Amino acid sequence: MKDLNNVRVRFAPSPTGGLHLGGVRTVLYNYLFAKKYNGKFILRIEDTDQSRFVEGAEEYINQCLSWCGLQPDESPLAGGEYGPYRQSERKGIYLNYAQQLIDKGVAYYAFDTTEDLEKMREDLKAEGSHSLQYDHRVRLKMKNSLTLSKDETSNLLKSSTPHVVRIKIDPGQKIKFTDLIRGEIEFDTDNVDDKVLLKSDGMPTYHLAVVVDDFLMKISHAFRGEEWLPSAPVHIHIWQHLFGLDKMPQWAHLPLILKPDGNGKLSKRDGDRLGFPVYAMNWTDPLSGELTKGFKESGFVPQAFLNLLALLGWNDGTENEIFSLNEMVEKFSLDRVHTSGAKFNFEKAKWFNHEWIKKLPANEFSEDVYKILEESGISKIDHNFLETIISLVKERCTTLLDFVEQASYFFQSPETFDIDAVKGKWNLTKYEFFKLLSKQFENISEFKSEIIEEKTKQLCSENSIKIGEVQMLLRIMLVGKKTGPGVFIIAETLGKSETLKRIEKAANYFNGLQYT
RNA sequence: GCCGCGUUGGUCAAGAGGUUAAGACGCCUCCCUUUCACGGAGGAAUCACGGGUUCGAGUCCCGUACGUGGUACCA
Repeated sequence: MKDLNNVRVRFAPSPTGGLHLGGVRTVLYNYLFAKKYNGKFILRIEDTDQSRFVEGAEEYINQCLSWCGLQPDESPLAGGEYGPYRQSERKGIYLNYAQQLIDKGVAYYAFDTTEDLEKMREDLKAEGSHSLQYDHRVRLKMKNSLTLSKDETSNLLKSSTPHVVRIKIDPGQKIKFTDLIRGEIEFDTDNVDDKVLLKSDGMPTYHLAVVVDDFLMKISHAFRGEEWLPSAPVHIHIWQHLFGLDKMPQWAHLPLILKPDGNGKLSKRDGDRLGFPVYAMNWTDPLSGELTKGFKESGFVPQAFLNLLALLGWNDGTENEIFSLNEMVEKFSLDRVHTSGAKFNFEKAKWFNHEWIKKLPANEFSEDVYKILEESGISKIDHNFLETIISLVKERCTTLLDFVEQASYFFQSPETFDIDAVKGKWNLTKYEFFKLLSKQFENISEFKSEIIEEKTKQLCSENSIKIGEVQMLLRIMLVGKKTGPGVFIIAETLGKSETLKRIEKAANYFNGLQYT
């Protein structure tokens, strides 16, 4: 392992839309690694493809990281001594390094048009070739500085003929490296193609930019998804010729997060199709206006979101599955990150959220619940009262959205009653009983659950009525349905006058039904 | 097609040659509770296949199958 005293890692997203949960996991692993070794976590925006620019996407990424509590130490927003942190603002830098590679004979100009490339692939296909790549097999048949004379090349360049710069990878060599997660990995350069380094618009491709910026930003460890593994030999080759392999960060290719059912990488489409979020936060596409759901808006707490992501590909080797961010920083280690992809399981994700809602004190998320209740039409909520309610019902809530169902009866008298639960239990005797019970309640000076319960039980035994039936009826009166914490606690929380009001209202309603 | 990576219950997974192959989610049964949850006790369910190596293989090697990623002037 490299020097762990100067750990610098980066998350390098392309701002083209919503932030996928796999992206957040990459952020998380970066963050955990950086914090574990007192290093720096950097956010670098890889916006080299101008055709894919999406309004608001970068700002959205910032918001997601902020919600998750994974703040970068250096970023376009926070600044830092290795800026700018937006690749579009570093355009000039790459040109220079591309030139160096050309001068060393490791890269070359290519003037092929899109049509030329299409024709090349068609020809290769017709020949029955295994490979349709622009590589050592075909480059000498193409229009580039290897096939043209020096003069021809410089004339084309002088006349501003559209061109790209390609890396030149010769066959017959092995490119090896040690992946921190997978161990030794070897590629044969026979199968590696001459990737474009500099596009015709002067912007670098990922392949050049990632190497140059990782070097200039002194990145020590580079984490990225497994989908990058096949292009690793290109990057290593560039490293070798530009900066030297000893300066290269150590690579760690993270396993993919897969669809729960069929095959393939988890995509936002799968979320839409199967009814769960894939993005961290809601994302609205500025062009189509299409909204894609996020974990935040689906009622997840960030602690749970991070926790479930961390466990999708890592565990600490014990039976513990619940980790706070600090605990993860402490326990995280790359050699316990898995090599194989994991199918995403939303049921388990919800379990993590439920665990965290139970674990967290009410004030940690009461503001979010406040807003959710407000949106459901319950307004002017007292904050202290809300926290009491949250503590009372949170073990029944899998997501923050469930608080609407589980808590609203504390704020508004039930409009409907579970008739089936009352059926067969309500009659004239019960009606009389509840009249008596209300009188008893009236006389309680301190309206506490123990006292309410005691009085109720006492009255039950005096009238030879089963306490259970009364509890059920009282619950329906106060709540409207068969749910919630202990009924006497509900009464206490509601307060005496509200309790009495609800009893009276419900009793009258029950009387109106034919089975009185 | 070619190249890379992977493969322990339905899912997440522990396991680093000798285990009755942990645990979690989900599912089922029961207890608690005249509610819903929480909690508790049980249950069903797994080493892709074939060859080696070895006294012994889920663990090491090879092959096959399957999965997955890449194969763009996208990242």
